Amino acid sequence: MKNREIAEMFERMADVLEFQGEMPFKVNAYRKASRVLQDLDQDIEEIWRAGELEKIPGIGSGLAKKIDEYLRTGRMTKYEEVVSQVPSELIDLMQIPNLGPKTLAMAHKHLGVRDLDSLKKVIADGSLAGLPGMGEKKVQNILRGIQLFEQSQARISIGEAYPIVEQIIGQLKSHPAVLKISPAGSLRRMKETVGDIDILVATERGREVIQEFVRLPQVQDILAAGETKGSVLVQGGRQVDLRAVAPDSFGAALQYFTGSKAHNVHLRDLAKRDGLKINEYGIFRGEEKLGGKEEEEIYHILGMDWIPPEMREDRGEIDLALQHALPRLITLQDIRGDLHVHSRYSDGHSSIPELVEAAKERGYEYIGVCDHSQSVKYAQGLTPEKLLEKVEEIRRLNEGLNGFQVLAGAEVDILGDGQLDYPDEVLAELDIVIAAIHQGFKQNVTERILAAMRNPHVLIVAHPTGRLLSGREGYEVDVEAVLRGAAETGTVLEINAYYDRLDLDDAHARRAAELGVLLAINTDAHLIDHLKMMLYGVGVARRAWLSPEKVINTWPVQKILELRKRKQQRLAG
DNA sequence: GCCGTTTTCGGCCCGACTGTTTTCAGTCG
Repeated sequence: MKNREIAEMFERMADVLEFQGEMPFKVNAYRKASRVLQDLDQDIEEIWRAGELEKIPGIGSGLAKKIDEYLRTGRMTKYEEVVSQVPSELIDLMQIPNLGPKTLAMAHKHLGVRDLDSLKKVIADGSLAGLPGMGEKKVQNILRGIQLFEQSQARISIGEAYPIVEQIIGQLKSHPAVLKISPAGSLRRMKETVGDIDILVATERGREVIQEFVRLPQVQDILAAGETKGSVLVQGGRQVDLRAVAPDSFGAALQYFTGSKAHNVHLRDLAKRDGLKINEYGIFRGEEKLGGKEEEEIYHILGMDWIPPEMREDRGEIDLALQHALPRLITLQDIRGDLHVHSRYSDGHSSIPELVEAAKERGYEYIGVCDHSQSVKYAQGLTPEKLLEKVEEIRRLNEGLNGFQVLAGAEVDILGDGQLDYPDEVLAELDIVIAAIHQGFKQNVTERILAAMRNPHVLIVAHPTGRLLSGREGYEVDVEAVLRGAAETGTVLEINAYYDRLDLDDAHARRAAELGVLLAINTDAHLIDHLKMMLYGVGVARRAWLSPEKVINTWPVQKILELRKRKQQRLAG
């Protein structure tokens, strides 16, 4: 897949062109194309071979030509030309908050700034503050931006951001002036990573609520505290923005601040064609306000159904909403069990009865206890003998559980040669077999996974790409081939809900569903507390537009067990 | 650079905030 590669080239070109003062609309065209390519769930090379590049929204003849050149020759002349005009360290500085292309260009032109060090120098010696339109305060803001930049304001996983928001909302919602409170931004859209954290409040007394907010005990630094917006840093230097709006505008503001930007731009464009205007205060015809108190009003007045936040990426959801044809997305309440959790038998921290209790508390009907297999020494993988002991314990336990069922399983390793870490006769004793790669990330991974999927006992492949959001790249694997293999063999693919994995991601999960592959959302919990991460996996599934029937752990347990039988018959026949 | 039952040319989302200004530019979301 060259999608990301090309997207990054266009993004870089946009940065350089913007720095050079190119027309904003051209710059935006590159940015939009970059985003569309990143979100594309299909391989750009396939589209290219079909001669359909220009059918991608945001790709016209000019960009199609550049993509074509790149895919044919491995080079993009225009990219090389543009990028070579400006030192790359200089363009990197555009990531610094409060330092935009204009200021940077001016500092470059008049003061010779070309990288972070020279920027710091002209701040320290006061020459930056002496430029026209600059002053001490602007420079101080840039300095603070540099600090944020340096402590790497990288996006954080939703699993880190969500608890921060939950805590703040818990603290503020009982305040008498707070009428409504909701997360907004990419967090509300359940994006796998979150930049800034946005929270929205409906109130008549904004200043008071924002004062309360900036005085919360976890606040480490106050960046702004006005009547409509408060901005603070909490643990780990994470920025949280709280916006206060009047109750009459809460729906419009929530819509606006939830984004995505691309979704909103598209929506406003539609509104404009109907002679309407949308802003964060409401939806208007001329001076007349037609709505804005509830988010639904915005969508209904535009003639469409309300769109779940997770779908708001301008990937076709607006057309579906206009046709009243949005899918019924899976919800957390649809989940009947977690098929991949670890117990104390391997590297988990809980006994099986403890896991059962926790699963029951969550309203589950079943749980799949899948510990590591023998060759995963660092995780205390089970020998076949120990595994069979575990199966015995589970069988005994199930007799007293009236209704609830523990599935005896294993997360069996796919070895270097594509063989599984237990013989088939051991796998046959289990209710559920999940295959996974834990070693040899660069070693024929695609072939090994395909081989594992051909084993009739293997129902699920766990975390199919192996990526970690905290940094690990993932296996060298041809994802499209794995998705097709899953479709052919009737193997289920996992959406691993553990916050650092979220693997498959939303684009791959959507592609899988298109190919007819079934999915399972599992937490891979090693602690009781991890079970709640199911929420993030469901978020990925909703971003992939999945309805409950596509996800096997919304099914009754019997149907899951039958699925394995069906796969065995299919491979035998 | 993209795009079109308003247009193949002339549009391209919209507003707040900040700091620097005396009417506005830059940045952000």
